[in-house]
Amino acid sequence: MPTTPQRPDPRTRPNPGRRSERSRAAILRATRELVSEVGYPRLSIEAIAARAGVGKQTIYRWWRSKGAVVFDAFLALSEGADGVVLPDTGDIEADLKEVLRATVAEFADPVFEAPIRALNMEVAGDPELAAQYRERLAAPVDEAKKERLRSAQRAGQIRADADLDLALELLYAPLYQRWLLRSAPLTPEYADALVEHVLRALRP
Amino acid sequence: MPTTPQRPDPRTRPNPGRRSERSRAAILRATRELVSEVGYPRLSIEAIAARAGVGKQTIYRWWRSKGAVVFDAFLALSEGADGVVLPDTGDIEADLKEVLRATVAEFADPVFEAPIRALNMEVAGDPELAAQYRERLAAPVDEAKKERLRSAQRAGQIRADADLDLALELLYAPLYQRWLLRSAPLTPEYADALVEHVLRALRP
DNA sequence: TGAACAAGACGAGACGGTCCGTCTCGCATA
DNA sequence: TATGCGAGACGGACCGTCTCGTCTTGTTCA
Repeated sequence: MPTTPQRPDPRTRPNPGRRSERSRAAILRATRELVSEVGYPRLSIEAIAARAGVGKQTIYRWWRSKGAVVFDAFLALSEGADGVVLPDTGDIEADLKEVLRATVAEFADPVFEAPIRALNMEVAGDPELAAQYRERLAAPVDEAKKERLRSAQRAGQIRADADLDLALELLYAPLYQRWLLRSAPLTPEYADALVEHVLRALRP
Repeated sequence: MPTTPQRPDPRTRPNPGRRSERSRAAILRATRELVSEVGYPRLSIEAIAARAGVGKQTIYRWWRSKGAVVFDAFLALSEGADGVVLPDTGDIEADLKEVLRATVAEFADPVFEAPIRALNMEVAGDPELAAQYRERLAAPVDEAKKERLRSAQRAGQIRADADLDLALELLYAPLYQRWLLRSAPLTPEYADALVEHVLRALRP
């Protein structure tokens, strides 16, 4: 053992301790702006570096692909709200309708539309990003939703042996698919119908 | 009216009657091969033209984007089976389980995996392709599925006033989402559980 | 009827661009 | 002294457009 034992890969890995927070923030900010302006497909690393006033190498040093940068850029926005809590009035049907109507509204908002779509396309094509997406974004939100369903189970509004993961998919996947493939318009009425149908499957 | 009336756009539109079927087939074949070999993101028009023994202009003359070529390349495969008919043994639960298990198997097949994923990412990002996708691929298949559900309605196994479009989404969107985002493994047992839950919502 | 002609799609590839990812430069920060 | 940094040069891959000369097809006229 001639050299230091604890050294994973010193020739490739940069030292995170010396990383410039100023540059990191400028890159993520420029990325968000450019995705909104030109859309994800026409977004380029060159343009991000130029807009952020940063060398290209600084981007390649810390991210492994354009998709990873975009992912971090929008993840940073959503991660602030970690304490996700859903409404719980005691009426599971009313609460779910409110949450799904809010989701419909969010998908319809042109400000969110472009970035979310870009993020989803990237996640669909990159298994590693997909894993990060699940861990850092989907998992906490899903846990909050399942907690609300558990509350409904305790209140006897949902079968005690219901598979909550499947329940979540039944609630959100149709919404997500309509939006992603633009197969049909997303309306509040649709959200209501969806909740009513899924609850019929989940009730005792 | 000095010139011929029936002339939509002679300076830009080529004449489909003079199109080379040989070149068209070679392009679609080369596209299918290359998508399988290098994946969709690394697929280039130049490579397609070279592999097909065709001038680049011949591709740009008939397709408006790389995505459109890929779309046609794989659409041509699926369109042969126009007379889509689903099994109808009289037992809607058994029939749906069989169909959904088949879908799960198809998604798991590595031969289909890459192209279908490429196609879906392209469709998600291009509204015009999405419209074509719905018309030429989704619509006929969905109609066959709805016909099977109508048969179940007549047999009294499904509520007469059920929204069949929503029913289809409840059945397939969760499957589709699991596969697209790789959020959980797709198994035959999952297909069965999905059918059982959805039918609970649809029964009279 | 058949030779001459015109139109247009074709294979090939040159062309100016954009962007890629890698690689030096000094600089400055620790 | 080491290392991240901004800047940008560099070769290469593709882009989408364009110009060639060729080949096919339909029309005209001897």
